[in-house]
Amino acid sequence: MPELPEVEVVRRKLEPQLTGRTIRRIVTTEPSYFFLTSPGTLKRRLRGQTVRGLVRKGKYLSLEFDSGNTLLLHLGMTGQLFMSGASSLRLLQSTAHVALSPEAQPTFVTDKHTHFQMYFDDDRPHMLFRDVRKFGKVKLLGTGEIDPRIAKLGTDALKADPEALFRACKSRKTAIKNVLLDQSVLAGVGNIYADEALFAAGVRPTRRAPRVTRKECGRLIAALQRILLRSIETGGSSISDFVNPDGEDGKFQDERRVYARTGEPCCSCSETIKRLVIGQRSSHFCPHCQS
DNA sequence: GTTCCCCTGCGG
DNA sequence: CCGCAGGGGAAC
Repeated sequence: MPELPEVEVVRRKLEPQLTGRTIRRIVTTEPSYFFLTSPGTLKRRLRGQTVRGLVRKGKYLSLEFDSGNTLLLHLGMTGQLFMSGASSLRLLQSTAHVALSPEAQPTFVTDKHTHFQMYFDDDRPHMLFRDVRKFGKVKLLGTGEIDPRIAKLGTDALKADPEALFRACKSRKTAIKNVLLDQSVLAGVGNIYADEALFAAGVRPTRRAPRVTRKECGRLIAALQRILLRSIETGGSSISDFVNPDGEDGKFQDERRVYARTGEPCCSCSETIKRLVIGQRSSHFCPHCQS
């Protein structure tokens, strides 16, 4: 679900609500691969930690604590981070299998997919991490500890330069689409924004990377950054289940040109948008506008 | 490099 | 029943 813009929207919403707050209690579901750090360790080591700030690294979000420790979060495909409260209440009530808290005045709801909850030492809303498919991740890093996943990330897509993309393209035989999705090249790009940038730059997703010109890399990076910033501005893409921490939908899905528009006419030339599979992921493109 | 896997839910 | 889904990692 969440790519760079969605994670950034979440970060901006959460940061003012979490910064300066001290954790009192952690509630989790049973151990699973969702927890790269075990629930027991999280409960023990997070209590008493005070949030200093939130930093986004590609599609990862890290909560940085005054102690120097860091809580690394990844939303996977269906992860949702939100604060308890009225909007979130609406959100969960609109989904299946909701369990209302038994108290007379429910201030929040959880369900079996709510895997991680962080309560603070005051009565303000707490943070919930819900993830239906459990492809998301939670990991606590000690002071100075570097996670190998983060170490492997390339330049954040918003700061990437065309020349770096061009060099990456020259060194691979794979399709350009796969290069754009490679987090060690451009951190934060996912399937929606890769397809949208390729359309905007007029490059077909199947094109072999070494055959993408320097000029096209320039167009790709420019398009990508314009699209990512526009998506952040509009609150991200809510195609299936993305909501921000207040439970609100984004609006960028209305500005998609090709992603999940298979069979629809191209907005530019009216040719039918095609879909094919590249690297096990759907790719959507206009056969006329992209070569 | 592909291929398969993790997991749940939805829609045809 | 089947295929599909904003992700990523590991094994051939």
